[in-house]
Amino acid sequence: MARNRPRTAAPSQEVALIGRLTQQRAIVLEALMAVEGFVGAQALHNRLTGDGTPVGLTTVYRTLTAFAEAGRADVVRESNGERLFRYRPGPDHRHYLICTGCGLSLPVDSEPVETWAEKIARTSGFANVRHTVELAGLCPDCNQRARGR
Amino acid sequence: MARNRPRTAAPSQEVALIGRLTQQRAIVLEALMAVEGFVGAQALHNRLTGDGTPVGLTTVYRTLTAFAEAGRADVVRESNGERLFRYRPGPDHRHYLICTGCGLSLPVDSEPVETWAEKIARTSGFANVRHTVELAGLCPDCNQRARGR
DNA sequence: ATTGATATGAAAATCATTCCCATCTAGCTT
DNA sequence: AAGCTAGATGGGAATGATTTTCATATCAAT
Repeated sequence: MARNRPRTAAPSQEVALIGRLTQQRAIVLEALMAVEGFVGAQALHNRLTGDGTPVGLTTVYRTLTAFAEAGRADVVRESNGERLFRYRPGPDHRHYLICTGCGLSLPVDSEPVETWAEKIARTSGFANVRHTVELAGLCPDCNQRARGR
Repeated sequence: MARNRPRTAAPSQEVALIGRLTQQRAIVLEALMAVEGFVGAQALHNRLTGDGTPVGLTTVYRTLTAFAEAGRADVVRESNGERLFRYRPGPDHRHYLICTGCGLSLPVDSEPVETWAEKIARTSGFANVRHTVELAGLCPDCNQRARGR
């Protein structure tokens, strides 16, 4: 058991990018890929524990962090300081519009921002300029729900 | 003692924006205004304590948070999750290029981003869209210093 | 001066995240 | 197939920023 072909992609291949292929990493990865929007490490850990697939919280953190560093996950920061992760199939740099209600994320065309950031980087004299762009709001559904009370 | 006229502006007037005018708030505010770039609450607290103007850490946090909420301070998030504050004289929405070495902040022309963000907000169907844009890098000075080792 | 709403601050509580370290295991090597 | 070891795991303790608690102090209106 445990050789069913995954529906979306092969976690094993992805895991290989960050080191040794272990069961835990595959589990965390699969869970991350199954999530629609952004998730926190703790939430993911809870989900796994609830699903009867216990993985250490530490491992979840390590795996997610490693994946983000490998450029296979996007990271954003909640207003409370929590880090949220999202699996990124492609290697391209992207920005999202995130729903603060449900975590749903919508990739947005960030080309204008990229060029703008590059220009700033070039003209400022600063070295190693990186940028963070986050758009957040209430998606139509959550907005509806919020208005209904 | 403690009735010297501040060099830059009148903290008292600013403080009035967030509630009662107290000595502590004036002190925190004055300290914040005296700082060039962004500062963390703890750093500001240390500075004050060192200066022989002890103010409770709690109060520093409360004051800075209140000020940020009142729109008189900008807030950014460090990679470690720490919040950094910066006094903002005007009420206008601004974005900065921040030096990760020394905290120096350079206001940048963010007009392109604003229009971009507005467009996204309009076309997405999301409500209450807000955006966070952070540019960070090493300022020429810090870069020099970093290279010299 | 009296007074009641606010503000203060030391210590304790939270909370996400990281560290420690004894124990396991993937993936060779023999 | 058994042995080996660098790399991985995970429970619990540690960290570090921020918040809460609550008894005390202070503003500012009366």
